[in-house]
Amino acid sequence: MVKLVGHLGADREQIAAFAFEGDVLVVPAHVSTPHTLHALEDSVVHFLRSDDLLPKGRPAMGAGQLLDRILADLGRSRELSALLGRKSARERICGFLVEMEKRIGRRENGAVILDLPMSRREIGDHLGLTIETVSRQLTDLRERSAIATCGRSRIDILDPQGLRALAGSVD
Amino acid sequence: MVKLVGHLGADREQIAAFAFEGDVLVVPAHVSTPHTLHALEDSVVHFLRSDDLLPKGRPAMGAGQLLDRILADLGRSRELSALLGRKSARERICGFLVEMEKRIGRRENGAVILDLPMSRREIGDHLGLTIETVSRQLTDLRERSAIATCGRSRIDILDPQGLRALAGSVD
DNA sequence: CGACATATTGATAGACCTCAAGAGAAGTGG
DNA sequence: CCACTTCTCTTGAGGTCTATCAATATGTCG
Repeated sequence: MVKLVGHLGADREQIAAFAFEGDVLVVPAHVSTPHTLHALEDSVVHFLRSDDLLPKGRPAMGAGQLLDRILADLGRSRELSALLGRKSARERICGFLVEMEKRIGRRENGAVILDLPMSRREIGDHLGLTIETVSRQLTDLRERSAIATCGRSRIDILDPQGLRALAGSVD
Repeated sequence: MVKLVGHLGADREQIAAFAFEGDVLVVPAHVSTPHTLHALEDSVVHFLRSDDLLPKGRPAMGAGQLLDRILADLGRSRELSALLGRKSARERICGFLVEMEKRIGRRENGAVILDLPMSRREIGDHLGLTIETVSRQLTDLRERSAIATCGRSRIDILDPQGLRALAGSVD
């Protein structure tokens, strides 16, 4: 039996999964939470690189790329588990904003503009928080001038670096 | 943009993931938290059945089975996210015990015996709880006669059905 | 402009964490 | 086999963060 551990720094750990005989465990790479594998008892583990899982000469958007994206999905899921298991409301909101910045942010003279297609409720349901807590955290960040808000769906990230620091990740 | 929602009953929802253009999203099946997909804005979504991802005539333990197990890993990760995002300490511990029962439980005249290879700290790090909370919850369950403990690693599940109810899942 | 949904703000309560002490289990060496 | 040490687990008291409940404000759309 082995455990897959995500490291959040400062002795904070999130065990993403336990694996038993016969299980396949995907160790995420290229995520902001470093992961390591530890045996809890004598174990035999076979390692495969995801690169080696499928044929080399890849057709454009073939099975290989599909597998890559499935593994990316799994990586985000691990990241979410670490966030939900070990982070404060402040860190969750900042982590969420940082991820949204990476995925749908538009640069515009210094700031990064986010047009969020989801409501506060949906943000809360994603981060394991209530809408009130989401709202209060955004207010705090606004008062710290880390972000600015405009209407319901637009958030301008004024201090991306500060946000990353508040997100409490390692990277 | 679409959202993948896990339903925990009683209006509790965990949004497992948001997906943007080009993303692949795995919708878990055969997990205890039912998941549904919702569009947040006009979207075009292509659906693939995991069965159709790889060649039919499967060699024993070939690529097809490997993919199945990767998807199983992802399913457990989604389940963990729902647990971490929306469940109380009591529900987390019971959910954990139910999963361990399924994976390493031995039946023995009525009860189910668990020899847990992990420490309280590791259970806590998995469930997003402190060791103290884990310990207190186990004490409560012992006092309710849902479980019995013997030494550090052995837990006997006396009331599997009651445990499932306390786990707060839908299935 | 008016009506409704969504978001913000405030007051309170509760679940879980933190800190601290003690009990129990497991290993070591005589 | 029994001290002795060490680590893990349990139990208790108090504090903190977030949820809950309630009211108000703001945004959106007809």
